[in-house]
Amino acid sequence: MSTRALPYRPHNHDACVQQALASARAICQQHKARLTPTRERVLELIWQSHKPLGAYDVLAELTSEGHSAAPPTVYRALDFLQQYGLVHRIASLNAFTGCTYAGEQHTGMFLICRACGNVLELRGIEVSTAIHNAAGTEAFHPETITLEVSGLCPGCKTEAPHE
Amino acid sequence: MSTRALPYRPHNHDACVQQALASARAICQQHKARLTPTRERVLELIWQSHKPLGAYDVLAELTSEGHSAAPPTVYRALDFLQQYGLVHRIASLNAFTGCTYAGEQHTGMFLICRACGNVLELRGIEVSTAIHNAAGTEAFHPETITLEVSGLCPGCKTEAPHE
DNA sequence: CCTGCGAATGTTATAATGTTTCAAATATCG
DNA sequence: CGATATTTGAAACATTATAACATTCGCAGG
Repeated sequence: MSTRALPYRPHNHDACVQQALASARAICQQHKARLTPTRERVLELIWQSHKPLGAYDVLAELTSEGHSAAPPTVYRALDFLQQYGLVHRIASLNAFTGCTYAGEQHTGMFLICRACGNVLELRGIEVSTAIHNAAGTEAFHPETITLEVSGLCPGCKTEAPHE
Repeated sequence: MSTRALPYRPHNHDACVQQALASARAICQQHKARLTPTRERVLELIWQSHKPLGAYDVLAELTSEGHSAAPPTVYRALDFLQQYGLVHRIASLNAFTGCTYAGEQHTGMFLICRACGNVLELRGIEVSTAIHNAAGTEAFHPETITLEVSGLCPGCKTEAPHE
């Protein structure tokens, strides 16, 4: 079987989800934004998963809980959560993942393991600098950066180094 | 009207398309890969556009030329072209653009202007190094890098600096 | 030449992802 | 309470991508 260890050591995942939720509540309060039950539940579902979750995965979960939900329900919640930096969209996967650095200024850099599917978010300050420098040489003004690295995480690398 | 100058100075675009096609033919020959008429036509269409083209844009063009084509026709051609590094997929746009550095080893970094839609591909060697370094600190083994920067190109920045 | 085999294409259907629209409900503030 | 703006419900639709299977094409060996 191939489901590999959680990222990246065993931990009390419920606790880290709860912490993320608490932080989200604080951030929303600061911004006078309303973290409604649906929005909070979507955020929780995304955090509960170690792997990025597709919008329709979230939808299926909501539906199975008896929540009468349609695609716009989920996309609206996700838009809201992205707006306040609580989740990120992973473009190369069409999926969403909880933001590890919510509230902190950062350029998200995502390490996506193609074997186990787990994603690790890095702040990558020097990477960010290098990108801005490169853009600067073309007099380009960056606004949003999509940086997603697919490959093998440490665990999967030793298990299956051969492609 | 907002269609802004070509990237990034006036040039004989037909000539640069022809050069890209010639280069593609050479690369395919080297690899004993068959650049069939459909594949070549798809590559040409993508190169003719300064902006990334969606698969269904390509499809519409083929259809309008009398080519009996369906989605798989286009996606197969695009898969082939990507495989040999002749086009890139821009994940954040669900669209495709000609590779500026076909045949050369490089990490594509794309500067996408949100105003005019033009895309500039950079090699970004230092960026690539920084990314590999950052991944290295997590013992992550990168395989493919998606790096897409959205913002304002020089032309559009002076026109509309205020968002 | 022709025949057999793998690569490439045609064709139909369907899956997966995301958006528009408009009406109803709910929160917030004076 | 009443006006207003935000949020949600609900149905339909649009866009992007793939699955499955039949057919044709290119080419090497007999």
